Amino acid sequence: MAPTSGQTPQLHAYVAVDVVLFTIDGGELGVLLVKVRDGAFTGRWAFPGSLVGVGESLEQVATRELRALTGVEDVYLEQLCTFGDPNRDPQARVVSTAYFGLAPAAGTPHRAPRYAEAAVFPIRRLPVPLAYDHEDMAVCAVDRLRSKLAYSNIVYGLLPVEFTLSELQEVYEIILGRHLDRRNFRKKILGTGLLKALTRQRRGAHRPATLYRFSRRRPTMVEML
Amino acid sequence: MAPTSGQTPQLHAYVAVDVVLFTIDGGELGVLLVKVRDGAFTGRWAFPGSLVGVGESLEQVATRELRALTGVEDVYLEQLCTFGDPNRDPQARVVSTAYFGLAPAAGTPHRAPRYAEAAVFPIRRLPVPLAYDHEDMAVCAVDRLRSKLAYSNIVYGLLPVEFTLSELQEVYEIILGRHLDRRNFRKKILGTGLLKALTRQRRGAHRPATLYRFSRRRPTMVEML
DNA sequence: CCAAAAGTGTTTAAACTACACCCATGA
DNA sequence: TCATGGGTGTAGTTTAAACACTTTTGG
Repeated sequence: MAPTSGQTPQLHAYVAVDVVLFTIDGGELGVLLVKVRDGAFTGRWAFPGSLVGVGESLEQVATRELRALTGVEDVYLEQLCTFGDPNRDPQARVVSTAYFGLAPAAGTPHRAPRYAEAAVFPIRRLPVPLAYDHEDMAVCAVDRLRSKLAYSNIVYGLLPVEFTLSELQEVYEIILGRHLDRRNFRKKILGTGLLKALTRQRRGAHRPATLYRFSRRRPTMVEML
Repeated sequence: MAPTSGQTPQLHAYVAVDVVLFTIDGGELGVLLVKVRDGAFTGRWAFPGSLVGVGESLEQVATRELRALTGVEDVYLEQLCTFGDPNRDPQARVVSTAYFGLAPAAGTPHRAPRYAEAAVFPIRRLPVPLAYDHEDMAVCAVDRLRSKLAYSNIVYGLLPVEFTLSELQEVYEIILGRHLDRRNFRKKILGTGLLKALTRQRRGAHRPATLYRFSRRRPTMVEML
């Protein structure tokens, strides 16, 4: 806590924040990766991250990073896990707190300052090995996302404001990796009372579908599945 | 990540680990607190913590801290959350990762080097205000404990190796803060197959009770309730 | 009129809840 | 023998899972 010493010499370390930004991309669950420009892992892909600035909170860093990369303002963000292994970055002692974020399909890999490249990769085909311990981070993030889908409404973060029930179901199926029964799904989801049917419909190639929106676009704990 | 700069000057911070050690004490859920010896919060109670040493991982720090405080070797430990608000410690920038631990009722507040005092407080009557942001930490830890009881066997960390079903049930009731039906509880718990009945019994003031132990004393995800 | 997605109920099985009595022991 | 906690089963209700046909539209 206060900088008094433990048994071993005390550490002054770099503190970083990395962001695992999920998005639905081409019918798959994708994450945003950037190509590392320098250091021991030059050329490998990694989750975008940034060192914490003086006076910045961890969440501010995550938000700042996301804005810079996607331009999107309103993303869901939650702290995930902190990685502090002494050798995770061979150049310096860097303790990194991972956040996970959700962005709607549309505008994801906007621009990537500070990085050679940025791209969304399907989570099932990551360009391994990733830099640092970012594969652990990926596992951790996917686990969290899967489990949290079932008992919260955070899926709104992956969808546009208005969507059809089929689209919603598709997102669930993509992330959970299994087929869901349409009738049971609708019963359950509508039963939460978190969705509001609009009068407008989505017209496409076939029968028009009712559009819905989440009545509250903020994290809420409910049994969704 | 690598120590390249963000928009704001990069930060070299202290990294600490704090441990929220739960134990069952006098029929209540208790946590181990220590009295802060110096700094802006002198005299207040806080969760025990330590700065990370050179070459130490976060988990090592948590383990070291727990050993020093309790002498107990085999405690359940899990990373909880990281607190990095710039002003959480007015003396220095300290980013702290909280762990939560579970120790069996017996030997808890062993010895407290480096601290003026150490004591177990019931979670419902903490000596507020705690130092730093440790009240947030407490809330976070209790939430995690409650939810994790329901779908994992980590409760083993709060019990001695051998225990009766009534003792197990009592732990659940204390932590969840509500009464559980004895018959349903036994059905559910025995249905997990994680308990092994011993031939020995606990003899007390009344009818002897069958002793059980967890067949695996390692974290396992199962529907316990 | 055909293809494709939207929409809708019922039946069955499993899980959860509530509930009351007898048993074994120590004092 | 009495007080105390240990141990057991069932009925009613709720929740989850499986399942197929009709509707609406665009092409």
